[in-house]
Amino acid sequence: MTVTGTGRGHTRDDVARTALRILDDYGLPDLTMRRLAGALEVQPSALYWHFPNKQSLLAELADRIVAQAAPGHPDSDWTVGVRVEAAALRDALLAYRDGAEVVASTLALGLGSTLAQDRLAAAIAAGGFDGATARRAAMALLHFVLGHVSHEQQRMQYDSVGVLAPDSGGLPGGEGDPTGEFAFGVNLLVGGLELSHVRK
Amino acid sequence: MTVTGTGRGHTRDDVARTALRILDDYGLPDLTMRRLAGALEVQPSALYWHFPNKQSLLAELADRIVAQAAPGHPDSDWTVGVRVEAAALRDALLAYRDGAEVVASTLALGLGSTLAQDRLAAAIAAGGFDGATARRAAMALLHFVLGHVSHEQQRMQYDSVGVLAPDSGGLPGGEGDPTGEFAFGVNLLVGGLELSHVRK
DNA sequence: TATCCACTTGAACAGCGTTCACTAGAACGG
DNA sequence: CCGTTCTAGTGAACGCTGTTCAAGTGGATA
Repeated sequence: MTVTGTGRGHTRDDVARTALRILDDYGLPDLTMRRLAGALEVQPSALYWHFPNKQSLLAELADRIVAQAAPGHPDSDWTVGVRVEAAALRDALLAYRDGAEVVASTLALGLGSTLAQDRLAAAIAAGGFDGATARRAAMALLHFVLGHVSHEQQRMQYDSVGVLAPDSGGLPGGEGDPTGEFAFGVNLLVGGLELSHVRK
Repeated sequence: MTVTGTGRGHTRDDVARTALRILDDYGLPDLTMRRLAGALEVQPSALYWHFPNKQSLLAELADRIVAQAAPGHPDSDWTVGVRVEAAALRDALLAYRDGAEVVASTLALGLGSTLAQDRLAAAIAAGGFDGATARRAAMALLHFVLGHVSHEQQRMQYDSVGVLAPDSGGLPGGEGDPTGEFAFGVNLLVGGLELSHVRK
């Protein structure tokens, strides 16, 4: 009922794509199995043929989000390579509403691919660091990126509705240049790496 | 249990303390309003006299957890001050099961006090940085700390049950020294700060 | 024609946060 | 001593969540 027209049955890919659309349109809290099922014109239970549970679905979404990251890599210096990779990751997270939170929660649960970590680690390793150091630094950088962008996205949707004070520079904090603050944090970590290079 | 006898009626403090105990004993997913009410031998609706909703309760818990952080501060150098402050924060988060996640989610929602950020910023400002820089660096550090400890705690409870491979050093990654990895990340950020000091 | 498989139905289960009208008991002021 | 006020709680409900399960459909395959 209700329709029906074309080729019966959805694929796992359909489900993921629709979920991503709902995520972007309504945000993570509104991405429920029932809502997703409704968008696909299907009973909620049908989703469990494609994914064993909601966490797996979210892990798939996280993977798709980070896979979108596309840095242009005319890398002269390894430090710019790291900065570019970090910026590309940030852009990928920003491309979907609540993207950072989806990826962060998936990472926290140990699900999903390690693509983000691997890319960052590779960019760092290009500076001549040993594997363990590169991995640790990549992890630190990833934690910063996810925390920063989560915060950033939270403020975005808060501003879009809360609209308490549109004044810029009102707070005694200098909040208000996300890109600049992000670059600052990345530079801190890259600087620390450079320093550890010299010292050893 | 635990008693009934005395003066009828719980205080907001009672509720928070009991919630903290449940958090530590059973973890964040099992900290439900119904369970908390049960532990207090009270109907769930009674909790809404003390807190307007669950998020406020969690914010209160987050505040109590970070307030516990007690760094010894024989600060010779500002860099050790920052390291000590960060380590104290980590210890405070580790003191309760899922402590980092509680604090992180509260921070992400913009609730709770800014004590953690303020303490880190103060420790950094002792190095002679301007307020805006100190605040940005503190935020970056805080994001790292929360991400790292969340991950750390996730692994703790995974190891306590999952027990797949107790081999140490099996992975080609050098995972397995949380304190060392934490210090590494903090040092990276402190190093970056030192560098920015010199450059300017 | 019969079988298999991809995919879905419909109904239910158990649990969640939250709301609401009502109430018991202590404290306080006149 | 009485009446009001404040604190803390009751008990039932609402609407929502993720998830399970036996059963069913229709197209491709053998």
